[in-house]
Amino acid sequence: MGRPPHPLLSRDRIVSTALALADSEGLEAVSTRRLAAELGVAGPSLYNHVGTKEELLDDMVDVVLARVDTSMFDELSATNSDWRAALEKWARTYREAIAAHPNIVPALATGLGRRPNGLRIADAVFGGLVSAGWPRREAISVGAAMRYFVLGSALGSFASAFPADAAVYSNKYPHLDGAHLLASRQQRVDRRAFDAGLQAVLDGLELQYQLLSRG
Amino acid sequence: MGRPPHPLLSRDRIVSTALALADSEGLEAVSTRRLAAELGVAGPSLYNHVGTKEELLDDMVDVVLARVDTSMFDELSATNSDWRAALEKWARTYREAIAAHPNIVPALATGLGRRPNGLRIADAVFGGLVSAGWPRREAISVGAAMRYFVLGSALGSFASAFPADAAVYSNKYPHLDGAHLLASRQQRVDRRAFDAGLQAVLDGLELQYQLLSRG
DNA sequence: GTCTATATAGCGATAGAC
DNA sequence: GTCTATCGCTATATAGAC
Repeated sequence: MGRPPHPLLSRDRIVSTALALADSEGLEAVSTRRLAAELGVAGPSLYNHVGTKEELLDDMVDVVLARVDTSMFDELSATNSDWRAALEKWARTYREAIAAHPNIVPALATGLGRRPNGLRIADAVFGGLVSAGWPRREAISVGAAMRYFVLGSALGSFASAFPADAAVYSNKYPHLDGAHLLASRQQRVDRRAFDAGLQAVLDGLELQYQLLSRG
Repeated sequence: MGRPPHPLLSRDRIVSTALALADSEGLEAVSTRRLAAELGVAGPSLYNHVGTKEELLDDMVDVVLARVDTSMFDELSATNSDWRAALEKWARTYREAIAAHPNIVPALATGLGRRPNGLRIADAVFGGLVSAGWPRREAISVGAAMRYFVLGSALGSFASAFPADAAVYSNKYPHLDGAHLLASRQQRVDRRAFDAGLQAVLDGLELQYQLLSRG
């Protein structure tokens, strides 16, 4: 066919189509050929816009992370130092951003810091905590610990922690029973665990902050 | 060649060789052909012992999780109710088990509950917490929250959160600088963040426990 | 510089012979 | 329970049309 009068593809269109495809049919449906078909184009054409498939996956993750709001950290200062409220709000938008695209969770496991929005988020959280009075050294740990928790909860929640068939467990695991593990209940359990865990982390951080202020 | 006098393969040998291969050359080196070569055997022979490659990956994860000690939960009771010490010890052995095989982290992202040791661990934690006095409903959340944190820290720590080239960040991220992000420092930062975050979570859980005891 | 066509090497997995 | 042969698939390199 040769060069079309106007480009058929762009990196943005490729990435957003890939994300839509992952959302509707799962991450394993995103092969170069399948994606190209979705875009009305032959497979290798994608490589004019994207270097490798890994790069494409990174971009997909970055699009998801772009929805993570960090504006609450910009407003922190010596006079408005409610870092706890900011962290809580941030954790929830982070979780929601992932929940909107549960199928990409496996791709989150790799290279969060490889794309701009991972760094944008780390920068904003760190800057906000420091503005609110956290020592720089501790602020790094706090940001990382929060990220650990949110990321881990996304993994545990959206990557189907337990199989639907509760019969598997009978007798083998004395403390667990089907009610705990049914997939239909799992979502409620995850929501509760996230809320309770988030409060625990924030409570614990508040305690550390108070100890630091006195030390 | 036909059937050999004694079986050349076993599921255990396949899985442990696969894990060793992942450890030394990365998870992507574990292809059926490469693994078979390592075992001195032709590719398809593996399928006499393992159903699919996904099953093999699950087994590899399970071998790693088998090293997670949960005996501290067995000793909890109404008279010995130091659940905090048990959770802390458990979190550390969990992290160490993963740290011993950092290359399998991406496989952790999927189906922790699909293999016996994931369930064994969940069962032990839940049982221990209940023995130590946690209400059953809250014990589930506590166990899940801890798992979130440990899993998330494994992801953040061992799946290379930031690239080694600090020059990338200059000017773009006002609060971050190279010192924060250099790969060589990252390990220390992760260790600190894990320790600090773990104490925060445990402090927060202690507070929740005290509130429950009075309510 | 953006597409198509063609080709390569490797993948997971199956069938059937011994 | 292993082999060989093979299938359909993958990511990707390269060449050439426009």
